[in-house]
Amino acid sequence: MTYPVTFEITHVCRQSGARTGILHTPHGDVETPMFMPVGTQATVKFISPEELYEMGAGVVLANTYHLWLRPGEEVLAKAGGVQKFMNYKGPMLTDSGGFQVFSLADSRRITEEGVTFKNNLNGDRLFLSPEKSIHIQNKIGADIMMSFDECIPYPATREYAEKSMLRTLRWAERGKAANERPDEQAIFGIVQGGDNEDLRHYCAEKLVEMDFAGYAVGGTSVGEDKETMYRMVRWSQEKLPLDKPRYLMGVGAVNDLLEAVSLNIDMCDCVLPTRIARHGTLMTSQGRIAIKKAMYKEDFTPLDPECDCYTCRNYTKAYLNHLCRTNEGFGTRLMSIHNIRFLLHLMEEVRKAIKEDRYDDFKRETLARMKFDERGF
RNA sequence: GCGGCUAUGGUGAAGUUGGUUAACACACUGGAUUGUGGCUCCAGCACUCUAGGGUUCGAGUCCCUAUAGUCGCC
Repeated sequence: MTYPVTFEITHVCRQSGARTGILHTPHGDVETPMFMPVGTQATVKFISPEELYEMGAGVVLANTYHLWLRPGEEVLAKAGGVQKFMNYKGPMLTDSGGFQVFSLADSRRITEEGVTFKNNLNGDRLFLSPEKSIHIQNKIGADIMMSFDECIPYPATREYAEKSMLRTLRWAERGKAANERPDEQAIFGIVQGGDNEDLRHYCAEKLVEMDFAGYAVGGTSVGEDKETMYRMVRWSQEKLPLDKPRYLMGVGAVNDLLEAVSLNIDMCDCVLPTRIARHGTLMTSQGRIAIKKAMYKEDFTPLDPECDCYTCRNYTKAYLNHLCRTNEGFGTRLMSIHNIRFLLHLMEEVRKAIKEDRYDDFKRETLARMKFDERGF
């Protein structure tokens, strides 16, 4: 069937097989591969939605769990949806809340019906099911909704990974049937299965039978090593149709992004750039900069001479060093802007390289040039 | 000039009746950070208690002197 969010492949790199595309959404078209900034509480911390849009952010994430607790889905519905609420002009995507159930709620109980857990703010008993997650996401109103899944830890036994994946599949079906606004909001299914080739294949095949607007790779970035993650991504996408967008959840390190593109991933999101920025770590074309270090105290050069962001165009490392040491909010803001723009720019370069059929070269040269450590930042 | 009080790391300071490894905080120096915990987390950081001397098995803790601050009186 047709969905409100569709995907169009614009070029396949003759050197690498990586692809560029356009994601068509009710809130505009965006080019892929892309990096999506995370704005959990309907804000990418310290950056205005207008600035994000001007920076070329494309899709921005919000989070079902957090918005459900505050301000509540009804407030967002009354506001006319999250985009109107926060004044973001571009497309948005909501994570289903599944991840938060497992990352920050305590004493959870998973049953076939859904998950019972404690509100991390006040201890209230809460219940989230696939239907309820989609219902809330319908109220939030983002262009793309995510299926309610279980993100299992790594490592996990094969038995648990299988049991959980089969349940996630049933939840995907239930969530899909619960969509109250199928003409305005699309759902992406999430491939799980842990570190098991057959389970990843099976999960992907079953999701494809259900026919989603796009597919995500879940259960990664949960503490596994790089090789394991890349393997899980490869297995997950091997059974997916080429003409649907593929979203790798929770990835934002430079080497991971570049590898994901090689594996035909079209979309990635991550809190990494904004989180490390708040703690004074910056990603630059020259590598990583921990701006608090004494060596930057009198460094009156820009953070990244090759960067076109607001921060790099106007301020020096010495100033950022000072703002960071004095714990000034403006510094946090300037550093957040830089790291987000850095990744958006990186993906612009990625798309350019793919279109020029030199992505493998680009990837190799970029990794060598940026000198990040094995973590990729 | 006389009298009182105080002298512990970069800073503010804990240090019981003298008893092994000098509390804590901030700062500083490292490190962490991947479907969001903004102002976070972890680690390191005074071989030494203003300087000399003395008492004692043992002194940051007691005594003397010096020095420096500080308050009060001339």
